[in-house]
Amino acid sequence: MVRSGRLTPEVIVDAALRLGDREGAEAMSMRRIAADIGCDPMTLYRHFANGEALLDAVADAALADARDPGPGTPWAERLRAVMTEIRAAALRHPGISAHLAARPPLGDNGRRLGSGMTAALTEAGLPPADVVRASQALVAYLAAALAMTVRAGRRDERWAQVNHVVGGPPGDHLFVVGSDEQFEYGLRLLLNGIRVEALAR
Amino acid sequence: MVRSGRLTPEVIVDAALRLGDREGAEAMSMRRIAADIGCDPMTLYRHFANGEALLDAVADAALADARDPGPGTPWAERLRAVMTEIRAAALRHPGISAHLAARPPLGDNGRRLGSGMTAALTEAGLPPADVVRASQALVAYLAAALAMTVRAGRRDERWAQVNHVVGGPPGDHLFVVGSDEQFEYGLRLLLNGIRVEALAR
DNA sequence: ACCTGAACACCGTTCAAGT
DNA sequence: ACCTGAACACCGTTCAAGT
Repeated sequence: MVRSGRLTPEVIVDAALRLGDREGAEAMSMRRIAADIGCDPMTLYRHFANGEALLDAVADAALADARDPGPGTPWAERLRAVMTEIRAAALRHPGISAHLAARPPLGDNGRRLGSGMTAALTEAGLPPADVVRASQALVAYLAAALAMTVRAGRRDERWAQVNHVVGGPPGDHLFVVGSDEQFEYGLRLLLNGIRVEALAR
Repeated sequence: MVRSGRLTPEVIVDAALRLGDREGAEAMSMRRIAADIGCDPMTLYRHFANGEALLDAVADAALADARDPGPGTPWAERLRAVMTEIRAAALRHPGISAHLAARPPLGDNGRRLGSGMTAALTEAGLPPADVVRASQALVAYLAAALAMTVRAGRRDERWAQVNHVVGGPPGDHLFVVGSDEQFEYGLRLLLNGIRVEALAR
């Protein structure tokens, strides 16, 4: 109910991000965001084409403090770092993390981190076409692994049942779904695979 | 508006799947499914706890004709086949494919295909704990790659912009996002990575 | 006891009426 | 011209009233 002097996209995005952190993803409707800011729901449409565009902007804002170690770092370590940073930043903002997982962000921060990944893959020695393919594979894996973590965090019972699909002793891998360790294992598989591709050249 | 003699979960799931194929994901609301069948919306709740449970059942039904080549096939080829079959089956049912991508199915078909993957990974020589980790990494990748394809199929302009994030010549990889070829490249990376893990034992 | 549909508490977005 | 809020066309689900 804080009515600020002048409403800008930045103010709206910031308020929405905080609201989501506080009250969860289901609080991030156009009506509730507007109510939180203290404006008419329609006012939001003067700054964003629709609700999805607003959430895309919020998702990108959540990545503001995800860092790229930069060109000084060896390519595999840099990729690992960027992916881990993105996942951690997303999990720091539980309200928007599911949206972020469902739709890789296309704002300034997404671009910044994406080009860090591209640079690392180029340094690995992949040809340009494979840099694109590998990059998308990494983004795909990151998105899905993040979605798993978000759902596991909500203690969605269904994800526990993934164990049943996978098979094996149930108590054993209950903690695995969406865990940091699970994320890192899949990431290692991908980095191993990229190394094999690069060496095959 | 076909009022069948007796309503069973199977009849509901089948009607919902066909409705989704015909009119898309947004047609698969409880109200519209009920209207299509010709029953009261509330009748659906006598067979399913809620809308999500119904969609989970529909998602599993969409996998009915995805096949596992079975133990005769070498492990890497078997994994490739099962993953490709799941993706193809999902894409044959565009109404439910997004739901399928967002939440790996936990019904009979999901279990059947999942245990095929587990068997293949065991045959590859991974220790049991890694079989689970690798399996979840594969499922995560499949889900996200499928989500990409679904969005690309809807010609979501935002996905075209992923190119912008990735960088490089734009026209070049417009076709790559969500393509069969892109899917197979990431899958190859993962299988390469699994091979490396297995050999390291 | 079982079934049903009216009602509740929401959505995103359009659009006409106000300033 | 700009802004706003009433209205439209939906949701999922509850629950009280009917059979």
